[in-house]
Amino acid sequence: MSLFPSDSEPAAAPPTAPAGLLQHLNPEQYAAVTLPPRHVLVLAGAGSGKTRVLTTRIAWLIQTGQVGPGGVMAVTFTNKAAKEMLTRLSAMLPIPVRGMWIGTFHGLCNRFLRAHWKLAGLPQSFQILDSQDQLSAVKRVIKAMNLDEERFVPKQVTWFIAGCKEDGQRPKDVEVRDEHTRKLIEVYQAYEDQCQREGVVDFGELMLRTYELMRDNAALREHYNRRFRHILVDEFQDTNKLQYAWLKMFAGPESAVMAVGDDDQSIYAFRGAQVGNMADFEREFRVDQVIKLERNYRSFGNILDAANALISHNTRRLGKNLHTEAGPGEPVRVYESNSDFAEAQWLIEEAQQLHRDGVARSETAVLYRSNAQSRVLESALFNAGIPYRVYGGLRFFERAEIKHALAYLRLIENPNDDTSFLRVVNFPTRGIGARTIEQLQDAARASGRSLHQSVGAVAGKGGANLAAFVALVDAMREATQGLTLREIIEHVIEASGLADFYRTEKEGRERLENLDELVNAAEAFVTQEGFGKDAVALPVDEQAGAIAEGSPPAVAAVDLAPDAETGEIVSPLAAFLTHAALEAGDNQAQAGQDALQLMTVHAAKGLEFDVVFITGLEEGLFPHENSLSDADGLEEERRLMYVAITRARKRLYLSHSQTRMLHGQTRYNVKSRFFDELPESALKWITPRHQGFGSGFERDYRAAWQRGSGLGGIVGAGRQPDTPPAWAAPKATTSEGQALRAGQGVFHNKFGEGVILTIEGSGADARAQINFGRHGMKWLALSVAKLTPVES
DNA sequence: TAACGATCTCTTTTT
DNA sequence: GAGATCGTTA
Repeated sequence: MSLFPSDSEPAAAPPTAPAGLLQHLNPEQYAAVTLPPRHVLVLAGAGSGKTRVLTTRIAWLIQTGQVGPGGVMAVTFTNKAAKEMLTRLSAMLPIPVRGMWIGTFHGLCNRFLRAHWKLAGLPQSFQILDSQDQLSAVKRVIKAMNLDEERFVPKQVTWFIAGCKEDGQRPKDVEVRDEHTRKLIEVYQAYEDQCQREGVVDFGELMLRTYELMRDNAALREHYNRRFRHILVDEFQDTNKLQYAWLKMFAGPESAVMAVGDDDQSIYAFRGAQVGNMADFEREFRVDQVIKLERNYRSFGNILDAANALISHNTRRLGKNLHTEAGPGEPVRVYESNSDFAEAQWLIEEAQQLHRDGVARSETAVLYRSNAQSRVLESALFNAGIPYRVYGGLRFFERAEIKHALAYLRLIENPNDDTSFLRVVNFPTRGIGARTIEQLQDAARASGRSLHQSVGAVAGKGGANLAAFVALVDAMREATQGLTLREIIEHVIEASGLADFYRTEKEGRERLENLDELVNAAEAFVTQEGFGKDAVALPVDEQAGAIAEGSPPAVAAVDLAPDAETGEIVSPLAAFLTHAALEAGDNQAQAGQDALQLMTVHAAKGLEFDVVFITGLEEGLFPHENSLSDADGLEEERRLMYVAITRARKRLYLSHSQTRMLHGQTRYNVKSRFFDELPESALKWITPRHQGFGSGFERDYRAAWQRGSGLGGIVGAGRQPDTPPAWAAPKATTSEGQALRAGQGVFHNKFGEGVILTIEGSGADARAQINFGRHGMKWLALSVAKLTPVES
């Protein structure tokens, strides 16, 4: 790993940046943004302007001419974060950001493998398995190997395989400890063979293939090493072993890596994330400068005090304490209820009051530890007629009907995709039963071919039905040649019989609507996103392939043309299928509506809200019982709680319940130990602290419950209403300080007149979505864009 | 082979 | 409580 000796650093003053770009940065942020090209670790606390630093850094590097857009790679974990970065960058830079290598680890790997599919040993139209697909693929392997599903639980086997890949291990690399692992490794090998045969890759495979190709192909590695002068990694604390090794492959001797992370927000150790990567990075990249961003711009003092006090109970920390200049703000409110049901009722009342006081519902988040907890909340919200939106849970592209439609589409692209084949071969039912399928699978296994290729081997009625199915898919492929993506999907939904099936189903209405929504999603994908974004095939594969086969390593010949302009575009359908697999898609509830935000704490990472409710703070739930066995687990739960607390800007509620329905039965819970780790001075109990059963409150509640009349005003009766919060009115300002609000007309020098649709974020991070009519819809960073309010 | 009901299990987090 | 799986029946 080569480094940058200090005598080669640019002298004193950094290259001049355009006015405005570096404004409003505090000294630490400024240092991070304008650091000379060398490896650096940025310890960025919650709400310390981490994303701002990352994006401003990229913009600064480009605008000062230190690197071209093609020389930057920025990696994130979630699609949300990647999108956010692109949005902010496009507001800061006058150049198209589309061709830049900014995306999730998996998104970038996909891009890489699409470009070098041949070298990677993949079919050009390889498909991506999501976790569901992976599970069913593993099940098939286990069945095919005649293994006992009791001993080889498909889920655990899937876990095992994913874990191996995250450690960069192929079957041959895995240490055989006992008979069971030996068998597991066999399953792993068989699974790999099956995936390869079917031309599909799972999430781990995307990473591992990319890593291996970079490792084994020197020409390719040198090319990318030279290309990426600046590599920026977001949420570095969440990287696993493989991702870190991957990063080391892409970082060449001339590259500068900026790793941004927060060890206190490491909440994915359970799936392989290694916080230790931060220390390893510091050592292996010989980082001589660690920049700490400790000033918090998000939350008031009491909230921050709570977060700091809590996290101080963890032992292994890199050390960091958040501070703010915003003043103490309101105390953290704590509520104890008698049941999860009562908790939901109380929460709704409280949220309604806030809404009446002017807090947007979308600025109120309800967080919980596990998805199962959302049910009670949802039904209470539904009954109260309050709009809400649940994040997580079943996402759009994971719904059964959507997966069915996608399976047909995938078969059009790749008939050998057995996972998809099995999913829809008898859906809607067409007389192909378990027996027939078994025969088909036997035939396929015997000949080592795909199900599609083996159809002829099955005789009798089942065989005829199978032939009809294959003919149907072939006919769909024929009929959709040359159609637009929208038309293709519409055709498939009809021709497959899915539409008819759901039309006659009694509960099929919603599913039909979702299928319509799929058509819309495809349409939106083509027009707005520009489907080439993730699926541009770079025209280098042949050349690079030639090098691999021993011709002189004319590295210059591998030079990549700027992706977006000359990239050969794969079919819209293929691109859309990739999109569907890589981005599960928010479950697109009532989009655009002002709705309460419900999500798990994990899903909330990286987000912020004016008001946050953290519910279900009970032993066994939060911290979760599965994590209590070891100290590491508990520390991770604490970090999770830390993440939850630091989501709140202005008001934070913590609630726990004495009883809770779980697994269909009532459990009696003790309040979470985390309460004992919060500073009393920052808290305010809004119910008597030691209220036990048998209190008057309890009797009222029981009575109301037994009458079936609900709780109405009973819960929470008798306590002082809170005064309306002064901060409730939505505010944002132009870079000149003029007030802005949604619905407001504005003027922009380049885009002309527009109307603000939504405002997100606040302060330096505030941004607005503005409809500029014929100039289209734009997201602009308000601290950067020059906007003038106009009278409407 | 399909449809229905009974039974069983598993419930942390996700690209 | 819900989903997947299993078993019975037509």
